[in-house]
Amino acid sequence: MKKKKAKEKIKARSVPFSQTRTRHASETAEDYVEAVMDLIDETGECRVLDLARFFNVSHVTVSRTVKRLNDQDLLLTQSYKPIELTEKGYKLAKKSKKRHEIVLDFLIKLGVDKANAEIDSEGIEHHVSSKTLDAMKRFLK
Amino acid sequence: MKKKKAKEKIKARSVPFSQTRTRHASETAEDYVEAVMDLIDETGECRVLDLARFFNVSHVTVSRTVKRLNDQDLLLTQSYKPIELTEKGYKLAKKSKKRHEIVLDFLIKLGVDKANAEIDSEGIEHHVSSKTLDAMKRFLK
DNA sequence: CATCATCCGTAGCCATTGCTACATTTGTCC
DNA sequence: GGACAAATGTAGCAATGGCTACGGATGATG
Repeated sequence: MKKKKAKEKIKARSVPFSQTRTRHASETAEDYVEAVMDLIDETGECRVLDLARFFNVSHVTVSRTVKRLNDQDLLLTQSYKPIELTEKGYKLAKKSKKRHEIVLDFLIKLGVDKANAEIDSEGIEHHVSSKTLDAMKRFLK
Repeated sequence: MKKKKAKEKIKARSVPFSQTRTRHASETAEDYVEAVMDLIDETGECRVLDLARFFNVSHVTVSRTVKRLNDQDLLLTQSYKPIELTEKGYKLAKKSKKRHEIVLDFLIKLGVDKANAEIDSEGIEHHVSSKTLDAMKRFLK
C-alpha cells in the first residue's frame, strides 16, 4: 500500500454526503408543506387526491406520507377531511417557498429557459445552504 | 367548490417532481462511480471500506450498493477484491466529475465560500439539466 | 332517504438505503 | 502453518416511498 497518506484523508470527505434516506425524508416534508400551502391558497382547501395529482403519485403514497407529517407536527389531518398546516408546517412551507422562488428566479436570470428552470429549481432547492442562497440573492440584485 | 378552475391546473405541475424522483434513482450510481474513480486515482485502489469511510456509512450498505451497481454494469466486483470501474462506469464517472467541477467552480465564482460550495455542489450536481449546466459554463467565462 | 360516484383508508407487495450482529476470507507475523 | 486482526460477506430488522386491490365513508342527486 504505497499511497497510505492519501487514504487517511478520505474520511474528511464524507461531510458533503448526508445520509441519503434522512435527506430524502426532509425533502419530502418540505415539498408537501409547500404544496399544501399552495393548494389551500389557490383552491381553498387541500385534499389527499389534490396532492396525489400534484406530485403525480397514488393517493396511497400521499395518505401514508401525510400521516407521517401529521406525527411530525407539520400537518393536521383527520380521516376524510381536508389537510391543514400546523404553525410549524406553515413556517417551513413559507421558508421553502421563498427559497424555491429565489432559486427559480436565479436560474431564469442566469439564462435558463422557464421549463428547465422549474424542473431544476425543484431538485436544487433542497440542497442550497443559506450561504449559497445569499449569493443567489446578491446576483438577483 | 368555488375555485374549480384552479384545481384543474394542478396536474400540470407534477412534471418537475416526476423528474426529480427519476434523478434520485441515479444519484447513488453517480456518487459511487465518481468516488471509485477518485479513490483509485488517489490511493491506487478502491475497497469497500474506503467507500464506507468516504460516504460515512457502514460497509454493509456499501457492499450491497456495489453489488447492485455491478449488476447494472457500472462496477466490477469480486468477493474480497478491490472494486473496479467498467467502461460504462468510467464514462459516467468522468461525466459526473466534470459536471460536479463545473457546479463547484460556478458556486465559488458566485461568491460562495469553498466549504459551503463543496457541500452544496455535491447535492446540486444531480439536479442540474444540460441547459442549466450550459448557463453555468457561460457564467464562468 | 336510497343510490352511486368519488374520496380515502387499509392490507400487503416491492425496492432502496440505513443499521447491528455474526460468519467467513485474507493477509501478516511469529 | 497457526493465530490473529482486518476486510468483507450474509442475515435480518426498520424507515421511506412506490404500487394495486379492495372496502368503507361522504356527499350529491334523484
